[in-house]
Amino acid sequence: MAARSFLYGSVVLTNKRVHCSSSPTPADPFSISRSSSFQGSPSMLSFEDKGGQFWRLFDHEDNGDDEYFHQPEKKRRLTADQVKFMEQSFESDNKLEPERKIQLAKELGLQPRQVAIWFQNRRARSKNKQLEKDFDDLQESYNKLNANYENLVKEKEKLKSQVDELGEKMMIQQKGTSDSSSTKSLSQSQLCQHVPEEDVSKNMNMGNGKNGDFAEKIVEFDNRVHTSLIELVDSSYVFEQEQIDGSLDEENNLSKMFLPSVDGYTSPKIENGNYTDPQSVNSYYLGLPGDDQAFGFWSY
DNA sequence: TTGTGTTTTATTGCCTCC
DNA sequence: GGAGGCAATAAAACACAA
Repeated sequence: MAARSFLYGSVVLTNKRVHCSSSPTPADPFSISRSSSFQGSPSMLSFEDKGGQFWRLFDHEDNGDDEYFHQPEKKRRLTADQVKFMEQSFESDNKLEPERKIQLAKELGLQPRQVAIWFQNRRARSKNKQLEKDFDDLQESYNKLNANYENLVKEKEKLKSQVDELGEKMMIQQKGTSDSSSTKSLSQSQLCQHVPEEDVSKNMNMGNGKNGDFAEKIVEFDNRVHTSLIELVDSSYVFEQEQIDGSLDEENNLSKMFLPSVDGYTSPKIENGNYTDPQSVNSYYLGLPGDDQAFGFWSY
């Protein structure tokens, strides 16, 4: 079985295979050469190199000097210059080709394996930082979206109260007219199903001038609600799509198709800033079907 | 000075690729 | 099956407050 041994101080670590990043050859005095049968404790030899900062690993057999055998050697950090040099190299390419690794090792007075390890750790750090950045970006996007959603809910409540107010006014007005005429009462479904304007007028007119006036008011009111909703959605939601970067395109497209559900209501469908289903807009805003609380006053 | 948290260097085991 | 990459981890080096 091939063995891979690395050590610091007198610690011997023998692995199941050689994991040197460069092929150990006699031509490379810095490479690790180890026979598969080697089980002893090799030593690590420190030597002076540009200020005595660097050290090499040698086999005990190769070294043959017991003075270094079992001599504890502490782990040392790379110098600022070495780190700077490797940082520059990492910037140009974060992967390390064997030739480049050997070249770097020679220039820095390090083992090729040390260079390889540094690049490996550097890639891990880089990946972690990228993950942190991605997380922050996602969180920021979420916060923006959430704030926008909260604003929409508030706007919706505001509009809803306006509708209530207008509805009460209309009810009072209708009561005043129904006392003196035989006005047909309107069901909630008639008012809220967003019946096409001509149909509403047709249904309500019935040859009676007062009913016709009321029908016009209903249509006018309906249009106002519709317009308000469109303005609201256009200004506070579609606008935001332009501010979000392209990384969330898929999510944004989904959001364009379906607005966030407000209080459980189904959102209207939007495409290219237009509603693909006007009925859904009305139903969404009017809270139908089954939103008795919001428009209970319509039944009378 | 010392305890503690963080960063850096290195090892280990597993995986993929050729 | 060897070479090399990566995740997880160990451990030394370092920073810093008390």
